[in-house]
Amino acid sequence: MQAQTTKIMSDKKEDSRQQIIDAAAYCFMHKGLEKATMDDIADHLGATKGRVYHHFRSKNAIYFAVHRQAMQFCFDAVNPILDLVIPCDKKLEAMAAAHARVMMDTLPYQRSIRLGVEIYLRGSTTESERAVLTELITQRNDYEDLYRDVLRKGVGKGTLEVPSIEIAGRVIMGALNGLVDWYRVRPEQTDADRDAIAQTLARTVLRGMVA
Amino acid sequence: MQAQTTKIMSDKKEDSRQQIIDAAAYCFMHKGLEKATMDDIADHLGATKGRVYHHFRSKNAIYFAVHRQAMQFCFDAVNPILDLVIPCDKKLEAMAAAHARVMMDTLPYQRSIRLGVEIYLRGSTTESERAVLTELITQRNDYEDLYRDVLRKGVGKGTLEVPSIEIAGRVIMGALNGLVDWYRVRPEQTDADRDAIAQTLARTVLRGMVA
DNA sequence: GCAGCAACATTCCGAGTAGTATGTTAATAC
DNA sequence: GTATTAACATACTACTCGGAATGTTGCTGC
Repeated sequence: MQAQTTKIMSDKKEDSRQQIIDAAAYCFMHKGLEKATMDDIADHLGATKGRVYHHFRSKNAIYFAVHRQAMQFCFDAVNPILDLVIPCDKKLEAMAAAHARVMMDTLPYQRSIRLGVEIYLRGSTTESERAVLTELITQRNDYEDLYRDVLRKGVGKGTLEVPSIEIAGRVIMGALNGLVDWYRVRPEQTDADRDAIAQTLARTVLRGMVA
Repeated sequence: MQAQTTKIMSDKKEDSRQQIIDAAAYCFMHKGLEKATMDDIADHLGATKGRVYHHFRSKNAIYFAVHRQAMQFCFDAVNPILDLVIPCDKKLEAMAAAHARVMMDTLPYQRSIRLGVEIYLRGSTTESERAVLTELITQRNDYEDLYRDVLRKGVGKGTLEVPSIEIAGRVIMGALNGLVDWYRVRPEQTDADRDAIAQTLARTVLRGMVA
């Protein structure tokens, strides 16, 4: 029973941690990274700072957790598509649509991380914090490389055609990530509606890149 | 001589004001809206807070000035193109390239305003501040409408073709504005280099929208 | 040559906030 | 049943930073 009990406890702990991350992402999105206070996050949980600081060393640590999770959401969304055996142009469009969907579905997370990294890097963060940040940036680069790789392969195969892989990659990510700036969750919107937006968005961006 | 003297003084005053706005944009870009303090801005000018508060009522007022100027840069860049009598697809591409150029040339300003507006709106700003903010948002919408209008006209004329004007507009602005996230000023870069980037960017985005 | 103002610099204060130190309680281990 | 610890709550502190109040200086109009 030892292992079982430990596992349950660990689950409960992870669950509490996750709730905090969720609340933090919500507060970051609505009040901004700086203006959202630790008390705001705690209040949103119906708790106090004590709970938050029991699970996280600092406010920065929470931001890192939000950032890491945001990246994980992205990877989880596109990874299954990477394995599909389809032409590069179709694959890229599917990836783009999936990314757009993730932007909508995990909006608080994705909004929180925009423009946060570079600013945090400049700040007087500790050495260990810098390590986490560079790791997160590396993850972001790896993620964007997934798109550039398919792009490159498509150009090689002749199914795609762009003046510059580098710039085309920036265009894709810019157009898709821009979603967090204008998309607003509307209750009357169905799942299919969101899919339609994601599809149209992906198609519009990539139409100019098919050979 | 009265008028002459007054004009010179007014110029000097405006110049000092402009220096402050410039320093603020620089600090906002490098440290973030919140982390950049009034002392930071003053230090960057080799001055003290006294000078800053002599010209601006509050930190928010400075942000508004930066924002307003950023928008003005954009309008000034595309306005001359609007009058040209060329096909809509060509016009849209020229506008997009000009916008990209402005993003590069006024990077501190453009970076400062990203994600700033919505957050400031939520905050407990005064009634008069809210008025300025809504005005700035209106300006931003008007600016983006310039693109949507040409887009719509081009679709009507048959030179352009998109599934959705709304989403196509978002794609364009997202891809172009994304520049501030990845573009870094490099000294060895010539004016022509920057133009090439802007041109390639504009062409890549819009290639999928020409009929 | 002096009153007055513009353009700052200097000094100070209070509000807000990250982080800490110290309870408190309930579950678990033994 | 009792020692221990996890999981919080409560109370407090140290410090930052926006903004105001006040001081200083140089120019300018008369």
